Amino acid sequence: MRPRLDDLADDCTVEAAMEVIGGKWKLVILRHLLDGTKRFGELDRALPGITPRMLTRQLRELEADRLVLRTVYPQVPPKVEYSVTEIGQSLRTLVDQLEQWGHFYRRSLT
Amino acid sequence: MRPRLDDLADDCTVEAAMEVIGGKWKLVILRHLLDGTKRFGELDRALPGITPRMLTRQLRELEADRLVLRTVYPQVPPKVEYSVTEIGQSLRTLVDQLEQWGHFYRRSLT
DNA sequence: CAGGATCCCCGGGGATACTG
DNA sequence: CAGTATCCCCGGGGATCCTG
Repeated sequence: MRPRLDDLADDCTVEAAMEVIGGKWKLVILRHLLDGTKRFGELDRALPGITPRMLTRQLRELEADRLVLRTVYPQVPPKVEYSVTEIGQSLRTLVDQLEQWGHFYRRSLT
Repeated sequence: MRPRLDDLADDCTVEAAMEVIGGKWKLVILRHLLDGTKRFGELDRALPGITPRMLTRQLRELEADRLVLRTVYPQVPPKVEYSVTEIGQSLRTLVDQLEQWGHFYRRSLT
């Protein structure tokens, strides 16, 4: 039985989605932003272990993928806020479900 | 407002889940196995672009993480079947939802 | 048929120091 | 405060060839 042509497209869809949310800190950042708009420093402090460099990179990628909105307030000292876009919002149930599954998975291990 | 301690645990849960399903071919393989038990060669043919080496590696990791069951039939020529475990089954809705979101995401781009 | 062995490359990710 | 600039490392992933 040959695979249907649709499988190829669906596989690509799943792979594409993984590329967008597959970064090491992407979903963790998203989880925090889904609780509300946050500043760079807040995220930095909320994510123990992340470096400013990585935080910047992941945020920029999330922004490029239109999941996160970056708002710069032209003032001194600088103030930058990050929030989730509508597309980012659409990931809420997925993130929640991934977390649920994570718990289930941990409980399932012997 | 300090982050709640729970956030740390939940972040870890999400990250742990991503480690299990984050391999490049993991979910794609899972998608095919969720349609039914398949042999090595079937998967190899069903996944254009994958090499035998990568297929083996990802399958072994899925097996180690208890998402996939590997059944060897001691005969010549060799026959090996792969199927999803109960834990693997528990990912079905997640994979489906990821695919749904992938479609939504593509439609959302401009 | 179902892999194993080898070799290789790129880039995601990290550590540290510096700046408008 | 919110990042840049460098440097570096590891390993995920790929290509190719071989085998019980």
